[in-house]
Amino acid sequence: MGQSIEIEQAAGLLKLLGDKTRLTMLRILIEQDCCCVCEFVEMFEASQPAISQHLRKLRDAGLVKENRRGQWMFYSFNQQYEYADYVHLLLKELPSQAEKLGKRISCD
Amino acid sequence: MGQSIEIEQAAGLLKLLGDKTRLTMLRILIEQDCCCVCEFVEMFEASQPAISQHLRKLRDAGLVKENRRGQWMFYSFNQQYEYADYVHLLLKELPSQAEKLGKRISCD
DNA sequence: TCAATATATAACAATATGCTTATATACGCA
DNA sequence: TGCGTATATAAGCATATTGTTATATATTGA
Repeated sequence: MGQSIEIEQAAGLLKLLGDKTRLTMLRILIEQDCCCVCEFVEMFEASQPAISQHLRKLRDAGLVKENRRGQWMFYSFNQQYEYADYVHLLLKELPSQAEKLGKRISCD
Repeated sequence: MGQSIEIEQAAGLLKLLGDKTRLTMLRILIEQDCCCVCEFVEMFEASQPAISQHLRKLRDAGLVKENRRGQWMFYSFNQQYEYADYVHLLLKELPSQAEKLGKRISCD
C-alpha cells in the first residue's frame, strides 16, 4: 500500500525521474522483471560506470533493488518503495520501452 | 485533449517539476485560477528575481501562461499545454498547497 | 513628465550533476 | 591461488542549475 506523497518528497522523486536514462530504466523495469547492468549498458550505448551511477541513485532512493546472480547484478523495480504507486502512475502513461531491450542478452 | 508523451519529453517535463518551488507553484495553480508574482514571493519567502526565474522556466516550457492586469502579472496553469493531462495526473496526487497562499493579498 | 511600484532580465558566483578515466571489489573457474 | 569478467567506486572535469545583486522595463497616478 503506497503512502500519499508530500510535495517535498515528490519534488525529489521527480528530479530523480527527470533524466532520460533513469526514466527509461524505470519504464523498462515496470514491464520487465529485472535487468542486469550489461543489458542497460548495451541498451543505452553508455559507459558501464555511467550506468552504474544512475542505478546507484535509483537504489539509494529506494526505487530499485539489486540482486546478485553469480557475477551479474540484476536490478528490479522495488514494489516496497514507499511511493511505488505514484511512480507506477507516472510510468504507465509513458510508451513501452521494451523494444529498447532488443534481443535480450542472456546473462543467466 | 492531451497528447501521449514520449519518454524524452517526459524526462524534460519531470526535471522541470523536480523542484520544490516550481512543483508547489503548479500544484497551487491547478486549484487556484491565477496568482500574481508578489503572492508567490510572499508565499515562498523567496526573492522576487528567484520567483520570476522559476516562472519563466515554466512559461518557456508552456506550462503556465501570463496575463497582465495593470502593473501586476498573473500566472495561471495553461490548459492548452500539450501534456496538461499528464501534469494534472501527477499534481492531483499531491496534497493541496492552498494553505500556503495564506490570506491572499488582493493585488487587483 | 516624473516618481513609485511590480516585474523581468543580466551578470556573476556557488553548488549540483553527469560524464570520463582509473582503480577497486566480487565472483566463477581453471 | 590466479586470471578473466562484471560491477562499483573514486577523482576530476565540464556543464547545468539556482540563487544573488544590480539594473532595465512597464504601468499607474500625481
